[in-house]
Amino acid sequence: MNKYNILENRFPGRRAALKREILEQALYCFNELGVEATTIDAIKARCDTSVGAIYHHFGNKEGILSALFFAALDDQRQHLEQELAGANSLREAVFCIIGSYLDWVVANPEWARFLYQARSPVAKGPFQEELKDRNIQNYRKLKDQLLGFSKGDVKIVQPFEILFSLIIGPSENYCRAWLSGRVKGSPQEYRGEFAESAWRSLQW
Amino acid sequence: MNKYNILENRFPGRRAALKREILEQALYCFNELGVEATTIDAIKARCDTSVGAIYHHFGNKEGILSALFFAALDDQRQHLEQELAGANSLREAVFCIIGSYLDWVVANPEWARFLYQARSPVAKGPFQEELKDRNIQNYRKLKDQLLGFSKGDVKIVQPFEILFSLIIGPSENYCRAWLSGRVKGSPQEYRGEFAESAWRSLQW
DNA sequence: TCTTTTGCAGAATATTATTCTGTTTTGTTT
DNA sequence: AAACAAAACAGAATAATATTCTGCAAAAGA
Repeated sequence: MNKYNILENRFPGRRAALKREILEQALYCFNELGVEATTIDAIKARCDTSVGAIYHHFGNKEGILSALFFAALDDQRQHLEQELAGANSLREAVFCIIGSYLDWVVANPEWARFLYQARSPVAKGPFQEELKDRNIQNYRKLKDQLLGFSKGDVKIVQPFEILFSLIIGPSENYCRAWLSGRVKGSPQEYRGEFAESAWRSLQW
Repeated sequence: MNKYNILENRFPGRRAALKREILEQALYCFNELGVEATTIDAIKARCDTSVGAIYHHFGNKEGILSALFFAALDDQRQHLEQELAGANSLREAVFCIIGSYLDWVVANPEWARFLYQARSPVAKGPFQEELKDRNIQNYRKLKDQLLGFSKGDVKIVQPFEILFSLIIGPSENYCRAWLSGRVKGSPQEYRGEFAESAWRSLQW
C-alpha cells in the first residue's frame, strides 16, 4: 500500500470521481472557512461543477459534512484496530491506543482538524443516531478488549467510565492545540511521554 | 453572593435586560438545535422581540455567538483564578486547576456544552484574533504561575508544552462525554481520581 | 438497439441573514 | 420642565444562501 487515500478507499472507482472531488474541496472549505461560512457555491466553484451534481450526490450540506465525518471516523477507527490487534497486555494496549491516535493525526492533519470541528454539527444533525450507535458500538468493543487484559498484576483506577478519558484525554487535547497552532512540537515527538504518562496515571 | 448569573454579571442593569434575554434564548437554541441550525427567527420567537433589536445589540449571528462564548470563557477563567490564588505548591495548583474546571462544568452545564461546540466557529469567525490573544495571555499567565512552583523536589515531565494537556486533558474529555450523555457519573464524583491521576501522570 | 438507471446542468424557488428607515424610549443638558 | 441627543426597538425591504425541480447526457443492462 503505497499512499493510501481515505476518499479513494471509501468511494472507489471512476464513476465516483466527481463525488470524491466534491468531498475533497468541501473538506478544504470547511477547514479554511469554517462549517457555517462554507457555502455550496464556494464548493461548487472549487470543483467546477453544478449545484445539481452536488445535491444529487449528497442531498444537502449536512450530507457532505456527514460523508466526510464518517469517512474520517472510520479510517481512524480502522487504524486503531489494526494497531490494537498486536497488543498482549493492558500496558501494550494503552501504548497502542495512544500511538495509533497520534500517528493518525499527524498523518492526516486536515482530516483530524475537520473531525474536531465537525463533531458537534453532526451530533445535532440528521445523522445523530448513526453517530450515537457507532459510539456505543466502539465503546463496548474497546471496553471488552481492555477488560480482557486487566487481570494482570497492576491495580487500575476505577470505575471503567473514566479510563478512556485518562488514556486519550491528554493526547487529544495536545493534538487540538497542535492543529490550531497553539503549540509547535509535533505530537509524535511526545509519543513516549504521552504513553508513559497515561500508563502512570491509571495505576493505583 | 447568593446565586451568581453569568449574564447578569457581564451585562448588568435594567437597560441590558433584553440583551440578556436574547443571549439566554440564543444559548438555549444553540445547544438545542446546533449553531448552524439556529435561525435568527427562532431566537426572535423565543424572546418576543424583533430582528431590528437583535441586530442592534449584536450586529449579526456571529456577534451573538461570540458574546456568549467570551462571557462563558471569562467566567470560567475567573473561577479558575480565584481557586488558583490559594495554591502553595505545584501539586496544589494541579488539584486547583482540575477541581475548578470540574466544578465549573457541573455548575454550568449549559454554558459548558456551548463552550465546546462554539469554539470552532468563533476561532474561524471575525473574533478569531481576540480569541487568539486571550489564549496567548492565559497561557503565559498560567505558565508563569506554574513555573513559580516547580522548583520543588519532584521531577516533572518535559517539555512544558505538554503539561497543560496532561493536567486538563482527561477532565476535559470526560466532561464532554458527560455532557453528551455517553457516560453517567458526574465529573465531580471523580474529582479525586482525576486530580491524583493527573499528578501521577506528570511526575517522572 | 432499446430501455433503464445514474450522473449532471442550471434555472426557479424557498429559506434565512442582513440592512434600512422610521418610531419610541431613555438619558442629559439647560 | 423643555429641548436635545443618544440609544433601544420595530418591521418592511433586500440580499445572500440553500434547496428543489425539470430536462438532458452518459453509462449500464437487457
